[in-house]
Amino acid sequence: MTLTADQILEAAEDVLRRFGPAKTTVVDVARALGVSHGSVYRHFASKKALRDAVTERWLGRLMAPLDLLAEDDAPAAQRLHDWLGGLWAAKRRYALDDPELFATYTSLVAESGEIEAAHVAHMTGQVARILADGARSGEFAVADPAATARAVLMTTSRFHHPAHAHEWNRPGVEDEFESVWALVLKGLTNREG
Amino acid sequence: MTLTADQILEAAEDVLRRFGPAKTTVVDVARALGVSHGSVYRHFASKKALRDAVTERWLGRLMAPLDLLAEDDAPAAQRLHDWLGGLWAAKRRYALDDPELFATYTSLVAESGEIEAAHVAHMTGQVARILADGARSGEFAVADPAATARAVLMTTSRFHHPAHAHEWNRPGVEDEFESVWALVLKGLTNREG
DNA sequence: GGAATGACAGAATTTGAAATCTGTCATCTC
DNA sequence: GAGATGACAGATTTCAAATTCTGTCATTCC
Repeated sequence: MTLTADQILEAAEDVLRRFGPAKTTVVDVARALGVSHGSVYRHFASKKALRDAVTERWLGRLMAPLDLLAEDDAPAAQRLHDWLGGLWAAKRRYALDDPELFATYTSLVAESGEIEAAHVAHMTGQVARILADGARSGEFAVADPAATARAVLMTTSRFHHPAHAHEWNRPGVEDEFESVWALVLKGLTNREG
Repeated sequence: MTLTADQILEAAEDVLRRFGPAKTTVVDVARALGVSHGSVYRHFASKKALRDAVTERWLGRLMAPLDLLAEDDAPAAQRLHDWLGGLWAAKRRYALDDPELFATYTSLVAESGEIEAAHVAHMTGQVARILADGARSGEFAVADPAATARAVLMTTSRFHHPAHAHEWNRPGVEDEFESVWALVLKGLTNREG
């Protein structure tokens, strides 16, 4: 039976989950598969590439429910609220349930690679889509959905950027999210300026 | 000549600036003063207390120009824009010019102590003051200045929270700030909701 | 007597040698 | 011949011993 990239990703995720990003080695991953570590390098150019691929897959699972949410036909304001809240809830849940994989993601973001850039682009696209729908329906006064989407994600970065993860379990954060949401929503619906 | 807390703060700041928070020891600080390290402990209960005091003083210097800005009589929108932009500019400048002291501040924030809580309270108070002025003059539609001030600071945390410092020198950040500002301003001036 | 000292215990950090890891590649295997 | 292996060089990490540091306090010094 021949080794596949998927099998390596699976094993690497398991090892990362157990040992965390600081302690896992590609030798560990190879050992978990009963394979020489040289074989891993046939499928991934470097340890960093392997870590990035694991995180990319993990982000894909995290975003899947949001991808659906962005496309349903609820009012745009509600959809955006649920999407932003869902994004936060998902990251917060992963941070709690899978701390080592979340730490892997955090380390990747700290090095600001292309995986994170793609993730931001993905999020921006979804928000832009909701904003464009809202503009079309007259709910939002948004001239440039893509630019505004970037602004919306920056204003809410406290609720999705991993650097803020340690603030996600303080008492009152739910209210903080809602107060930020209220301000953002007012900004999106203001037709004066 | 008898040793004062201020002299110790001065020396500690110099040492921190040179060696950074990870490498400076209170023995180093005492040596810089030509004094035994026991003497430092007469004025500061612990190394952490000394680090916090240095950072508190440093934050005071950083905030001084903003304290003045918050109180002048320009239109509230312009004052808030300049205040938020000034806060960011000050932190960004310190991060560049005084990287080790900035790292000291960052480490303090990561441990979420009372100094940072006081700093946040200070910032919130100033923003709330501007918001209250703006509400009084009719520029802003803000019911609860204190609560809204907290929201405004959270929406702009990308531009003052030290965890984002490494993103402050990317090309295009100025535009990012202005787009966030535009969204926030629209939120503050919306009289519909 | 208030301020500074230096010796001290336990904790944390440094150091340098040994072990392990990353990434490559010539070789082997099916 | 594509895929896997294991040996290898140089880089990185680990480990235990030795040093240094933190925080305390009895003593010394104006």
